[in-house]
Amino acid sequence: MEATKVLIVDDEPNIRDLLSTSLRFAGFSVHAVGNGADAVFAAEKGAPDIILLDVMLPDMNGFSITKKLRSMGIDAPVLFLTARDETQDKVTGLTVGGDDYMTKPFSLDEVVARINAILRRTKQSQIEDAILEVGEVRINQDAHEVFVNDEAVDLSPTEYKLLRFLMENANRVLTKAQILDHVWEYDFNGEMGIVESYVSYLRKKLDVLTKEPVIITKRGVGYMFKSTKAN
Amino acid sequence: MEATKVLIVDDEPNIRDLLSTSLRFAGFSVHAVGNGADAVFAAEKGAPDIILLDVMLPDMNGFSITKKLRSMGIDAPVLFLTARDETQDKVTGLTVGGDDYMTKPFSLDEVVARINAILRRTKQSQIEDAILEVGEVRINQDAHEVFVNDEAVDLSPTEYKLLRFLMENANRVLTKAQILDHVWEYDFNGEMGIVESYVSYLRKKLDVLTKEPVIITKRGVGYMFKSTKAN
DNA sequence: CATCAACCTGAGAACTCGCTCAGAAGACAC
DNA sequence: GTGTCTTCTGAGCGAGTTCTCAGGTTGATG
Repeated sequence: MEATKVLIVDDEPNIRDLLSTSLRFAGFSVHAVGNGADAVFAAEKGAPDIILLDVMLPDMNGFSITKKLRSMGIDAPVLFLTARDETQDKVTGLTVGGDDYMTKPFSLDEVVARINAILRRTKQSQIEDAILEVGEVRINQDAHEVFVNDEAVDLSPTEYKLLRFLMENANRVLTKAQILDHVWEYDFNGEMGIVESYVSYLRKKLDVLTKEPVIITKRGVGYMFKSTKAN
Repeated sequence: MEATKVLIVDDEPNIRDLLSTSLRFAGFSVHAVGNGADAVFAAEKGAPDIILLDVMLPDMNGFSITKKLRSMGIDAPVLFLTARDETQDKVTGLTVGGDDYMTKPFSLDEVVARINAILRRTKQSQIEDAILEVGEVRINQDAHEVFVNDEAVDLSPTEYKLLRFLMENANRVLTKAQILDHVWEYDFNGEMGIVESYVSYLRKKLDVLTKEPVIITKRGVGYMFKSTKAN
């Protein structure tokens, strides 16, 4: 099977590298460029399956670029990236069809999730499934819904992201540093105690419904989401 | 099969030598440098499979170096090394994809284990297996779980590291000095009596479940993990 | 068989790590 | 604006862990 091709367009090298590494690790084939002109060229040549596009670029804005791409017959969906303070109307009207947008700073795991969500809606060939189920816990990634033994659980956004990351890596110990870097925004500058806090929140909500604890502490190592049954 | 190539970047010659020797013995092809500039050069030339990178170097910090490497298209995973007292935010945001980090002082066996864990997740070709099984005892290195005849055994971090080291060298006598050097942190300053203590702990937990003792004392020499059956 | 060194093990002191709570600050909706 | 939900921090507590030590046991040696 061919790897899904992602085109990254952002003028900040930091963000480009962060995204490239993270997406490559997630199994995508990545190409990154730094301005609008290169983006148009790369999109024509590379035939990407999805484009990550910074709304404000030095040479062109998001609207011009998408207009140009569409006129060239390139209809790959676009995930727009925008700074938090950029006004909403910069984005409004851009996301047609399967497009979506997210504000910087984002968490790396969230980008992967959003890309998969878009591809799920766009492509007929469903490589990634919206349902992630491990043991007694089930997540619907499209609806952001969580069920434990068919009983709905209400989670905050961060709680949800943490649970998803743990479940994606079920039965594998994750260090707090890894969790912090994947689940929290990339410019988060705090202590790892926050991971402990959120694990505590999750357990309080999940463990009352499960037969046995799902998040295991590996003292001195990290945390692990455990499924009793092979999955 | 080609040996996995490791690039070590640390300004302390002591640490460089320690790591070089240990990793070479573990079967890796090693190249070590002492500053950021050399690291970038070596990474480009040598095409390493994994990079061990001290976060604080005289000429560049970890963030600059990874940024530089990623922008050059080098996406080998990085295992960051950092002093325990360095503030957490030096590390935050560094471990993307399959990266991880560990604090100095570390134990040499732990470094090898972490490298293998990263390569296991990163490379699709699974050269190293997460399961280590000798005789009646089985270790899952991803989950840090230990089983004796399919019965779970709960071990402390040090107990776990000691058992893993013994099993990696099954049917080979290890001196207490060797064990101390590999399992304990490299700046450990205590007596060898501690090895005896931990062997005692292990035996207490393991031997009640095995048909015959698994850790044999070779009086005047050291210890040996014994597997009755060839493995 | 007596002696000595090597080894085993239990007890305990000091410490580290993770859990939880309470509260401040911020985001968001109405 | 006002109230609610959420995020994040810091402190205190308790359990688990590390390490040392001392007394008991084992085994080698002459």
